[in-house]
Amino acid sequence: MSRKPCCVGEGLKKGAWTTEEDKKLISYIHEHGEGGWRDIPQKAGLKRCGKSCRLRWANYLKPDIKRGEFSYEEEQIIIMLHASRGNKWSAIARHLPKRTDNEVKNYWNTHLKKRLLDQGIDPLTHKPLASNPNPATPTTSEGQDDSNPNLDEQSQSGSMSPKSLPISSSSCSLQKISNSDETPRNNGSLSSNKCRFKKSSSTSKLLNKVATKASSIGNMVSASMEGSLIRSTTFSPCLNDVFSETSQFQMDEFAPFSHSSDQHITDHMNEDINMDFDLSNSEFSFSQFIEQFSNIEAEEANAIGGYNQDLLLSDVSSTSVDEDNMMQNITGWSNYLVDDSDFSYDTNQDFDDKNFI
DNA sequence: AACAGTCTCAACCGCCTCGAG
DNA sequence: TCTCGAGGCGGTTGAGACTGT
Repeated sequence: MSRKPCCVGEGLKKGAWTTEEDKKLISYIHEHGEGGWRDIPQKAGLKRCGKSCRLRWANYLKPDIKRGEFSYEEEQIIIMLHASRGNKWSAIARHLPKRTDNEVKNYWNTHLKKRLLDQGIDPLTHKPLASNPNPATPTTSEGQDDSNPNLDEQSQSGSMSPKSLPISSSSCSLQKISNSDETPRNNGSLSSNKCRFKKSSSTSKLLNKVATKASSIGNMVSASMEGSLIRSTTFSPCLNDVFSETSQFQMDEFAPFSHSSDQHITDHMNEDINMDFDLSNSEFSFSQFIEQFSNIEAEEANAIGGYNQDLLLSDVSSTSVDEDNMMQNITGWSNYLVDDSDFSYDTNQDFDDKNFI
């Protein structure tokens, strides 16, 4: 045993990396590959700790890292996974393609945590704060989310905020995808013994709800990719491009969500496409889709107690949605939510709504 | 324009796990 | 079986950017 420690030595540089250092590290890794971090600084001519090199590479220099704003879908995935797993940033990041744990962690600490607090939700427990009996409707200006300028815009302009969207009980048949016992139907990716998240909490109820709805959308997306959508249902030209270029549509990139099945898709298609949003509208945008999708959720979301429309949709209108990634995200998200081995399921246990706030 | 306060996020720190020896 | 180091992870820090006065 004669290993030398990783980070000992005089004259090791700390602080921000320079462009020159980045070039050296990239060049070395391109030539020799990752690994052996202890020796990389010396071999690459860097006065850095090997650990620092690994971090720099993993978080910022790797070619397949996605930078910039988090999409609406990514935000929701982070919130949901954090609710179930806590501060397991690497575990959460694994389900966000091309995002790093550090970036997810930072985004949570600087954006999402505050938003939850503004919503009156404890970011640790994901339950309503005890001091706020009505978290869904912050009453003071301080309670509003300053990070979402659209709230003010909407209230001033009179345009419909997600919270004020009219509830249309007949607008959508999504609820039909549940069986009479309220367990989500088996959609292929959802095996019959994986029907329910075991934990009885407002969070798990939300997870079940979203899984149910999202799996429906996922089916639609999956079906469309396989050309099984009925002829009258068309997406916008942009989305059609995505579907027609299936060779470029690499679900494998979305590793945790890569499996999909066409089983039962046909069963759900008629229901899914009966939704009010007009998929044949060439002006159809994802933001509009989410807004309309939210209509039927508004009433139920308020009843959940913890999460409400402000949280789930607070940034929809302001978030620039990458529609290419969106198609992957919806399918992946839905598959993930209903088929993640990290969760425990109890087939026989019905939801106990009494446990919900 | 200048200053103070706040926010963001890249990077560091220290602990933990796992595997090699 | 034990020791030790590499790699991984989550928490924290602090410099720079941003915002308000």
